[in-house]
Amino acid sequence: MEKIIEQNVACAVKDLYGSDVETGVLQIQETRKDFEGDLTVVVFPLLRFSGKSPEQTAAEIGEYITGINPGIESCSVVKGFLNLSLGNSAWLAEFDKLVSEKDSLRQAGRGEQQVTLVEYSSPNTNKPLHLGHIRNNLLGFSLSRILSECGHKVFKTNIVNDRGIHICKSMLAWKLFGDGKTPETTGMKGDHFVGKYYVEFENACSKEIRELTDRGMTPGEAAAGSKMMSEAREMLRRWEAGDPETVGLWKMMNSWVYEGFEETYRALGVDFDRIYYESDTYKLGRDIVNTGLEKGIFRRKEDGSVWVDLTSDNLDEKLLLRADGTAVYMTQDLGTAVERYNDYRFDNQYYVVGNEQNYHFQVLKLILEKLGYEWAGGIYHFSYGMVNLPEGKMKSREGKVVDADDLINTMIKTAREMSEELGKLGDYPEEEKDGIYSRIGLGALKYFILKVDPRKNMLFDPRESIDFNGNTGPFVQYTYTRIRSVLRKAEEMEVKSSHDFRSIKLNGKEKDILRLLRRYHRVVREAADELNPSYIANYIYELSREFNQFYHDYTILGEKDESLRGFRIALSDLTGRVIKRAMWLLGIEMPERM
RNA sequence: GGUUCAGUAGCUCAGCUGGAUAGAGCAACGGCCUUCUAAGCCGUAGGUCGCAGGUUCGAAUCCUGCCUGAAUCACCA
Repeated sequence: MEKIIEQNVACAVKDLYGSDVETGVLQIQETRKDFEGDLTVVVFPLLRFSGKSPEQTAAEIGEYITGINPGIESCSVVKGFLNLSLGNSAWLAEFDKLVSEKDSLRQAGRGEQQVTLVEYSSPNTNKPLHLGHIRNNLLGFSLSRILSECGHKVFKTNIVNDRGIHICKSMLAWKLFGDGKTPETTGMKGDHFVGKYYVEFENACSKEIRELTDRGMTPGEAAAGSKMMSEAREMLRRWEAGDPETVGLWKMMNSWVYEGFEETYRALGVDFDRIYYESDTYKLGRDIVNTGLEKGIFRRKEDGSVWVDLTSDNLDEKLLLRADGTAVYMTQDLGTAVERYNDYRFDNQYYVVGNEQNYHFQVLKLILEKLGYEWAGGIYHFSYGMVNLPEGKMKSREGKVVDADDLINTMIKTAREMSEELGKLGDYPEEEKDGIYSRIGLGALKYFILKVDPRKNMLFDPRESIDFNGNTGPFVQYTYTRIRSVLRKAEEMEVKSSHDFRSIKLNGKEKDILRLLRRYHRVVREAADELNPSYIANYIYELSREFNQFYHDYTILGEKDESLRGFRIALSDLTGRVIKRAMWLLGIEMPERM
């Protein structure tokens, strides 16, 4: 419709003022709600063609195009804005178009299919997942679905930081204090079990350091002299040397952690196509650094460490290999990137990683480019902001974290309490209720996190943040269940939806809803282009809100006019599908009733 | 200090590539359940869009400077 009007306006300018309008100058937009009309032509850019006042120009163009476009019922001019009202037939044609598209919502995409990797989650194996990981997982998962909706062939990947001093700390503490206990014998979730020993290590170690500083050592000396620390380092050396006992312990404890993670991922509803392990990729990274060294891209210092000089790109020098030849973070990421390219030949790869690592990914991309990998241009850092608590930053070392499993369980519990208090679902079977509460609780959590712009830091107050009223997941779910309820009853009453609406007159609310429904594809495409799931969340809230008001103001099944009733049922059906689809893109499941 | 990002109602957040009178929710106050789900709907109150300039028909949005906050500038991952 906009395109046709664009042509109409271009035509009007040519006929009235004798000028050709280049595309891009014309601005057609949805009319603001408080004004009469559906579409608005902004005439300010056209004044240089007409040489007349905004009002006069708008009036002339308005008169011209209502004459040639029968879809336009009337027009009005407010200041420099030409507001056009579409006739019923034009609206119904739009509706028909939407209905015929309803089963192929996957049309937001364009162009040839690209292979796109999304890396997210990236946990360490020494402690359980926390709120920061939740934001990461939800963003990564949603981004994957959005890109796939837009035609990308998406592979979800995860890189597990399974090696390094941190896991050795847990291993050592378990050896010292564990008494051979396991998650099975204690009934603890594996990741929490291992995390407990990480904390025990930190406690024992800081106690030791405190004793040393009490005896007059400086903090630096104390840290160096700590037996716990040096034993952990020794363990890392043995691990790197492939000592069977150490590697066996490492494997066992990691397997506990993976079981725990798997459970959390399942509860969150996220998954991966392929999991990479740092312990597998860091060696490849080392080879890459060595070939770069041979090609003269990198430089070895006197002590034997390898560096890349990025000062010409306005960055610093960056370490790639330690003097003893062991790998650092960057080494391993180079290896992972190359391995992934060999595995997938991707066009794009998105790293979902917090903004604290902006610098790291800037450097990673630059180094890959210097090494001559052409695909390096296709890697992007999807950088998101931190989640802060009312007390400030989350600090895992100080125990100032919100644990992922706790949070998920609390959400589901709250959903249950809320529902029971409101007296919903009284006579439902328990198992079915559990599924619904879990969808509502998780819906609240996911929506709360995804509705905010990923780039921004966000505040999370465990007591107040998560709401079930207002701009929330449960509100959208509630709207959806109302729609489903109406459709179920329509079926029982054998009232059919109808597509023959020629005789009906749309009201303002119905037009508002159609206007919003028309926006769906554009919103999804923008979300994909800007890598921003929050566009979808905020859109779907607006749609749900309109629809709730619509159900409040108008009756559906009780409507006497058969074709109007049929239309409203069809509109409900379509809206329900769009809401469900959009929420699916956010990774939020919908209950059929609540 | 360098770099990057952010600053919108008491609080949490929207505001699309510059467009009309800056929007929701929470919190506060007042209405609405005999009618398809009240996790809802309606109303009241709440704003110098960090500050100052600039660009133009028009700026929360773009440019410059300043103020404030965050992240980063590691032989941690």
